[in-house]
Amino acid sequence: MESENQRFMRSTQLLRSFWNVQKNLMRFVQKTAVENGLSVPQYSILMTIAPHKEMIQKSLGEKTFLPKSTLSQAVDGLVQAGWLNRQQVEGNRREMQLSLSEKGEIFIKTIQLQEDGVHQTFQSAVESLTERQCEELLKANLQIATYLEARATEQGEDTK
Amino acid sequence: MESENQRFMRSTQLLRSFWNVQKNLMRFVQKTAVENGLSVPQYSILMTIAPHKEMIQKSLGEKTFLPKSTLSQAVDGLVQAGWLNRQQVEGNRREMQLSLSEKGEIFIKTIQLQEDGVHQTFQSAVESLTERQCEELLKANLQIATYLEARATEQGEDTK
DNA sequence: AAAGAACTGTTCTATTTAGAACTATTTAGA
DNA sequence: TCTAAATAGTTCTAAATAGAACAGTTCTTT
Repeated sequence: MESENQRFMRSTQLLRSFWNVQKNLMRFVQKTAVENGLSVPQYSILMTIAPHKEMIQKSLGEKTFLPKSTLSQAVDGLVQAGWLNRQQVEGNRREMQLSLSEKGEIFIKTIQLQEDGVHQTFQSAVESLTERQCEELLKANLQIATYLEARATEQGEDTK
Repeated sequence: MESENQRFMRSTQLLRSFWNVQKNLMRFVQKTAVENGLSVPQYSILMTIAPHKEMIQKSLGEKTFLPKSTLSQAVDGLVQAGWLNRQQVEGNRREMQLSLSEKGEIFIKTIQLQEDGVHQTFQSAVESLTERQCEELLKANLQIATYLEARATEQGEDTK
C-alpha cells in the first residue's frame, strides 16, 4: 500500500514532465507560426482542420478550446489570407462552414515539411523512441487527455 | 524496413496526442491561475521556483522560456502581491535574486490542494495509469523534452 | 404562431503578452 | 585602465487575446 504522499509526488513529477514537453513544444509552435505569418490560434486551427478538410466553426471551437471571440478573429484572418473558405451552412444560417482552400492545403503541407519547424523537429525527437514506446505513449496520452476532457465538461457545464 | 511516409504518420499522430494533452492541461492551468488571481506566466513562475524556493531571475527565464519583458512584468506582479521577494544579487548588481516569501510558500501549497485545480485533477487522471506506465511516460517525456531543448539551443544561438 | 429560451458567431473593450529600444552593470581586450 | 562588447533587467509600444455585450437565427413551449 502506498501513501497519499507518494502518489502526490509521483503525479507532481509527471505533471512537471508534461509541462516540460509542453514548453519546448510551444517554443517551436510559436516559431513555426510566426515564420508563416500566423498566430498560435491560427496555427492551431489549421492543424485541427487539416485532416478533415472542412469543419463547422462550432466544432472547431470544441476541438481547439479557443474562446469564441479568439476563434472568430483568427478564422477571419485565415479567410482574408485565402487559406480558408467560409460560408453559411446550408439550411442553418447560424453556423459557419469552414473549408481549406487549395492554397490552404498546399500551405499546410509546406509548413509540415519545413526543416526546423515543429513537425520535422518533433519527428526527429520521436525517432529515438522504440515502436513499443510510441504505442505506450499514444495510449497513455489518450488516457490522460480523455480523462481531463471528461472532468472539464463535467465541471464546466455552464456557458462560455 | 519502414517507409518515410509511415514514420511521418506515426510522428504526426504522436504530435497530435501531445497537443491534445497540452490543450486540456492548459484549460486547467488557465482556470487555476485565474481563480488565484494569477496570469499563466505568473503561475508558471511560481511552479518553477517552488522546488528551489529561490532563483536568479535569469535562470527563471531559462527554465520557463518566457520572453524577458513578460518575465519582468510577471515577477513584478508577484512581488507586489507579496508572494515573492526580490533583491539584487550580492556582488552582482545586474542580477536579481528572487525568493518565495512565507506567504508565497503557503499560497503554492494551497493551490496544489485545490479540488478541481490542475494538480488534483491531474493526479486523478494519472491514477488510472499503472506504475510501469508512469515510469515509461516519465522516461519518454524526458527523452523528448531533452531532444527538443537541445535542438532549440543549437538553432537559436542568437539573441532573444 | 407568438413569446421566450437557447444557440452561433461577431464586435467592442480591456487586459495580457512580447518585441524593440533603453538603462545600468559587468566583462573582455587592447 | 580605458573602450567596446556583452549581459540582466526594465520600460515602452504595438499586437494578440479573451470576456462581455450584442445581433441574428433556430428551437421550444404553449
